[in-house]
Formats: sequence, C-alpha cells, structure tokens
Amino acid sequence: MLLSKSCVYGLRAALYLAAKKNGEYHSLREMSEELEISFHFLTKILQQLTADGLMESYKGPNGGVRLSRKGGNATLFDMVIAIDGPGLFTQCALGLPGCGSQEPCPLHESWVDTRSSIENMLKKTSLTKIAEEGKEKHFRLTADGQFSW
Amino acid sequence: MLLSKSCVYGLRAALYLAAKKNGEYHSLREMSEELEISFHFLTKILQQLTADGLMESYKGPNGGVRLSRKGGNATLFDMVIAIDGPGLFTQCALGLPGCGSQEPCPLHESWVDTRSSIENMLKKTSLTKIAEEGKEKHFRLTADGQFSW
DNA sequence: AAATTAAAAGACAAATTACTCTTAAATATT
DNA sequence: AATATTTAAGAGTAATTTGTCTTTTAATTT
Repeated sequence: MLLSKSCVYGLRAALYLAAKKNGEYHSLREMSEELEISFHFLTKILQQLTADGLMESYKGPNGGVRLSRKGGNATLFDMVIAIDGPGLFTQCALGLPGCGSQEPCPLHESWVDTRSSIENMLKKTSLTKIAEEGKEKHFRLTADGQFSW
Repeated sequence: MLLSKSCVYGLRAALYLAAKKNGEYHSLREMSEELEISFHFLTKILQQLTADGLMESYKGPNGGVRLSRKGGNATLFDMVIAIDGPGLFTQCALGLPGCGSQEPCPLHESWVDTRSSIENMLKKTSLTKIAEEGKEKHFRLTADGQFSW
C-alpha cells in the first residue's frame, strides 16, 4: 500500500470534517460510525493531527474535533506527513541509504518523477477546496458510498 | 513504503542475477552476503519467484538460483506482482472497495494517473536491459555501494 | 456539587510483516 | 556408498502495525 491504514483513516476523517460546516465540532463517535472506522483507533490517529495543529479538539458535551484554520488550508500531503512521516517522499524506492543523483539505484531517475507525481496529487488542492468539489461531485468517502457532503 | 521489504529484496536479487552472466547459478549464500540480506529470508522470497517461473533453482554443489528466460525478459513490475501482489495497481488510494470512475473518491482521478506512473516506472525496461544499462552507469544495488556490475 | 458527555492517555491484544532456526530433499563429489 | 553442498519446507521468534479496553481529565448540564 502507498499509505498506511492509519494514514488513510486520518485523511478520510479530515475530508469528513472539511465537508461539514466550518467551526463545528464533530464527535469521534459520530465520525467513527459514519466512516466505519474503529472508534478508539480513530481517536488515536486524530490525536496525532491535533498535536500537529491540523485539528482542534474540545472535551465535554457537544465537544469533538474540527479542522483548525491551518488544517482547512492544509493539503492531504500535510496530513500524510503528520501520520506516515516524510519517508515516502524522501527515500529511495529500493530503500538504499546512499542512493541519490550521484550514485543512483536503477529506479532512482524515474522514482524521482513518480514521487513528485504522488506529492503533487496530495498537494494540489487544500482540504477546503476538495470539500467544495466534493459537494458538487459527491465523492465517495466510505465503502458503502453513503456519505453525503 | 511503496514496496514491502520482501519485495525490495526480491528486486535487488533479480537485478543481481541480471547483472551476472546468463545461465550461471549463484548461491543464496553468496547473494545474501553481497546484498546484505538475511540468508534464510532471501531464500523464502526467491522461492516465490521460482514458483512463479521467473527464476530457476538447482540443488547441490555449485547449485543456486538464476533468472529463467522468462525472468530475464520480465520487468520489475512482474517481480513486484509476484511478491506484493497487484493491490498497488488496482486498489483505491483510500482503500475504498467501491471506488471507481462512477463513484470516485477525492483522489481517484489523480491516483489513476499516478498509479500508471508507478506502473510505467516498473514496466518500461526488462531486467536484461537494466543490467546492460547498469554495466555502463554502475547503478547502486547495496547500501555501501560496493556492488560491481 | 453531582452526574453526564466526550476527548486524552495508557495498557493490552490481535494480526501482519520481517526474520531465524532446524530438518528434509536433491545433487555432486569422493 | 558416504559425505558434502545447496535449495526446499516448515516451525518458530521478533517487531511493527492495527485494533481494543480501561482509566483519567476536561467541560457541560442538572
């Protein structure tokens, strides 16, 4: 897989929040049920994103999690970095530490391009803009396709 | 990571064999030492490739493993499929089962392109041709860069 | 103040991936 | 035939990732 499960869960949760009206907190219970992700596991993952300032949380009744302003303007790339770390965008495709333009592995040259392609895919649109597009195109966010933007 | 460790080990071993003269068996002991991969682990991985007909093995003194004709003409893509399976090239970037051009996830459209970019990177050159290029360019195949083509 | 709601934190369990070790089978050499 | 070499096969261990459960902390409501 390109991204870890944790990472994918984090992205879907971020998109979920982007789809909702700004500034409102949504409970992890609600999100975990709608997105069909284990409640406790999702909690853990979103804690990483709040720690990174991409989300904000509030305890108590009507509390929950929302995108911070930073998080709304951020891209999926930022979320991936926060969860999976930068490895995918920095490391050699064959995992060779010394690989680089001087002493490249056989994949190096194409991998540099492919890697940017992945990076661009994740960087080109902010969460808020994806959400706008989602409202038009009704992007899938769940296995059953029942999520409504 | 894009590819599993097993897969990367398999690719490096395949490139190792491609670099050596055709038709000669190379022992797993030799390969595991030169490539700095655990002997038993490498054994397991190459068994998958021999089972797939991409490599051939021979037991006994001066036995070992070599690329089959099919394996030499094959690409890294074929090796990846044999070890990691086709998931990377077929599945949704968010792991959503129903995702497709009808009901796409937010990443679907760009992912289709990016995915082909990965596929092309692995498909564009046969093992034998990479080996030819390797002899010119002395590609890195080990962490220490000591492999000689 | 007491009870309720909801996230935070931490310990624990299961599943997967990565790696090791031992024994068996095949081939070659002596 | 006996011994040595080398892959095959299988069981077992370690590490990482994924997922669960319990307790604590913060906030709200009554």
